[in-house]
Amino acid sequence: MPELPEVETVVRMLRPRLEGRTLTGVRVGPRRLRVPWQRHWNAQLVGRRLDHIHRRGKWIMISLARPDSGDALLVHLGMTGRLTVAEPKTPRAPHTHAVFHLDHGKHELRFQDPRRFGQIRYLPASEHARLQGTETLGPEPWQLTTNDLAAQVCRTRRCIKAVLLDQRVLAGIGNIYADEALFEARLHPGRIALTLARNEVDRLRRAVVRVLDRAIRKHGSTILTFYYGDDERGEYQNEFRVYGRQGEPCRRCRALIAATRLAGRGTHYCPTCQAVS
DNA sequence: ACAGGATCCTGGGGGC
DNA sequence: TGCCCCCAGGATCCTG
Repeated sequence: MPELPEVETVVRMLRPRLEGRTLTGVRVGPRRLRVPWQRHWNAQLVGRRLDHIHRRGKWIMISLARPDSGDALLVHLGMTGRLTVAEPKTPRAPHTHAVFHLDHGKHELRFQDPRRFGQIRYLPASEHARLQGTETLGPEPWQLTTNDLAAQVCRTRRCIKAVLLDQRVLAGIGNIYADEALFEARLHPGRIALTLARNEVDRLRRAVVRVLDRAIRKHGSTILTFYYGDDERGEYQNEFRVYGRQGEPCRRCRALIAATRLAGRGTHYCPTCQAVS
């Protein structure tokens, strides 16, 4: 499930393959996408040069060069989404929902997504602020201050894991890295957010950044479906401390990792290292 | 008002 | 062995 480290890995893979190329055609379908493709987006895209690729939270933003600087092709990988750059003669994988032709047929950017939780859409510059606005997407974890996080945490009775998963609080955390960061911070995922002391909030913020930095260095986690580049797998799944390890011994204290359900998500924690209080 | 649940979707894994 | 059911989850909408 691509979260921030996986999306960052994909962006780094795409940059040398896409930046500077020209979009010469778009083919979408035949199946309906989660966000239906608007036919008039084609006219906005064809002929444009792909200028710069960057990540915001779990979103991939492929910005388009002039005339309307700030327009972008926006991709969210959802659960099983994948972006690849291939030569047209290479057979297309099943569940390829969108193909963007580049440089008059020499290459193409493909979007495949078996589970179709992903999104792909054209974002005009005029709507840019809406995505960036804090009502939809909070700061990048490295920009989040302890004060910011404390302000969000102290006003809700949601469990702390639900707060970490809330993209408005900070952008990019999903189920895996929420569990891993809470273990790193030695906080129980079910703690009511407003019961966290200031030093615990600070510990959590620093744990989030540490876990994400480590995961990016390992090219993210590959579980079933995440690949980047040409079938390259991330390695961070080998570093998991709690995620998916229920019944296995804690690497720190040897107690058995527990599993429960919080915020509608499978949740993994060490009952000893992450005591409730 | 706010928190938790339902929803979408499919491949894969477990159980019988 | 084979089949069926259920489960995984990001974001959004719904319910109590």
